Parts: sequence; C-alpha cells; structure tokens
Amino acid sequence: MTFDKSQSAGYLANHLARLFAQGLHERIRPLGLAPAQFMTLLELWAEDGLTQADLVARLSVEQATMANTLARMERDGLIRRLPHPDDKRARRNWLTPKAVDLRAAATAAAQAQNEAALEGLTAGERQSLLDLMKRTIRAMK
Amino acid sequence: MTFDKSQSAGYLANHLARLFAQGLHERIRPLGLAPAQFMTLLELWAEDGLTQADLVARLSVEQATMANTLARMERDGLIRRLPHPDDKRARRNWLTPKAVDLRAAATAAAQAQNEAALEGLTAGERQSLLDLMKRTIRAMK
DNA sequence: CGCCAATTAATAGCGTGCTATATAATATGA
DNA sequence: TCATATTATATAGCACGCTATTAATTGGCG
Repeated sequence: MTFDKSQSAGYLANHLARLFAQGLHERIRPLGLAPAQFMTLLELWAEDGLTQADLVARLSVEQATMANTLARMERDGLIRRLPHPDDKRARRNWLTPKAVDLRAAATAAAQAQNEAALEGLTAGERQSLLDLMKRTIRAMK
Repeated sequence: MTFDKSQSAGYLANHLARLFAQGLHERIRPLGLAPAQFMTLLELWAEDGLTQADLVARLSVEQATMANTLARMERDGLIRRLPHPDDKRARRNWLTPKAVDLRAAATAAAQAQNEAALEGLTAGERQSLLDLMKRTIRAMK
C-alpha cells in the first residue's frame, strides 16, 4: 500500500477541480460561456481593455492557453481585439455589449456553484479550506 | 466587487489542480508517463486486468476519457488489452513488464510532489485540507 | 425463443491546459 | 546607429477532460 489516492492531495485536487469545472460549465452553458471564458471575463469586467500579457499575469495561465481562449471569445462575440495604440505587437481586448450584459447572471451562477460545493461546511471550515488551498498554491508556484 | 476570485473555492481548486498536475508531469515525464496514465496505473498496480468500465468506476472519469487514456497507454507500451473471456464486448487491461517496473519510481515522484506542495503545512493542517477537499467532493458528486 | 433494454467500448467534436517554436516589434547598450 | 536581447502574440502538437453518438453484445422477460 505505497500510495493511497484518497489520501493524496494531488489526486483530490484534481477530482475537486473537475467537479467544480463541470458544475460551473453546466450553469453557464445556457449563457453561451465556458469556464475559461468566465475566468477571463472576470478580469475584463474589473478592467476592460487588458492585453493578452496582462491577462496571462493575472490568471496564471500560459500565454498560449490565453491566446486560444481569447480567440474563442472573439469567435463567440464576447470581445473585440483592437490594436494597441503604443505597441504594434500588442492588442487590447475589449468587452462587447453582450459580454458586459452577462456579468450578473454569470457571477450568480459561479456563486451558486461555490455555494453548492461548500454547503456542508461551516463558515470557519470554508475559510480554512480557502486558506489551506492558497498556501498550497503558494508553495508550488 | 461581486466576485473575488481569490476567495472563490472553484477558482482556487482549478489553480491548485493545475499546479499539482504540472509538477507531477515534470517529475514523471522522464519515466515516459503523463498524469492520467499514472492515475490509471495506480489502479492496475493494485489489481491487474481491470476492464475499462472498472477503471471508469474507480477513477470517476467519463468512459470516453478513459478510452482515450487507455489507447495512449497501449500506444506507449504500458498495457495490453486482451479480450475478456466471458464478454465479447469487453477487454481486460494488463500491465506490461515495463509498466510493472515503473511502480516504485512513479509513486516516489507523486509522493515527492505532494510533499513539495504541502511542505508549509503541519500534519494537522494537511489532514484538514484532505478532509475538507473530500467533503467538498462528496457534496458535488 | 425472440424482442428489448442495458451494458461495453469506440469515435467525433470541442474546451482548456501545457511545451516548444516562430515572427514581429520594441528596447537596450556598445 | 546597429546589433542584440526582450517582449507580445500566434501556431503546432499533444494530454486529458467533457458530451453525444454509434456499434456490438449481453441479459431479461414475456
């Protein structure tokens, strides 16, 4: 019994993340959104016109991953990518009115998913989980 | 400020799982393994000759996901898929000697990754994290 | 027995993550 | 200024997760 997956933080984190992603995806699919798009919209709702490099830094995904996500978002009419006035290499990413309008429904869906996941935990336990996950993330970063 | 991603369990779980997967992948890549292959090997090391349906049940992934993972494992010489004697629909998945031999090195790599992730946590905190993740998984399952 | 439902697996199509590489533009420094 | 390094983005190729569909076989039941 060298390795018990039900006692492995990595295994549990993988399973946990898959269940969160599935649940969120189901909830936001009716809005025409997918999880990575929602994550990206969160940043653009907070500050519109960010570059790809800005988003990479804020969301801690690789540049190539973000490039693909932004391409899908443009395809789906969520953003427009306009040339950066000061840097011909860069493009700034701007929300479409459609994407602006999705904010309330999408954040409500995400909150509902978090609530469903944490329903059996006390407020203290929820905070513990968040804190322990943050510390574990920091250790690997 | 309707949604703070650093206080969202779903966002943190996603980030945590990506860092675990990256770290594990780096460690087992020299062995010719990828994370889902390792997860599948864990089950086959415990009990060889399982069917695809058995593995789907034990690892909580979709059937199509497992079908693809097993195809890659066969391609990479980790398993052979032989007809089930009692059921012409099914195939039993058998470890190759190569896969048997990888057990010690691969489980050591996974344990090292878990240790690196949890290094800043006390034993009690580690157990809390595991327990809270398990309860959250159960709530979504 | 013969039909129908359930089961096992494969495949198509897509989203999201990664590494590695290429290209263009910009910044730096001799 | 010019060569070089750095930066911003795109693309290729792959792993792995999902849903939806299909094909073959098996099991049950009238």
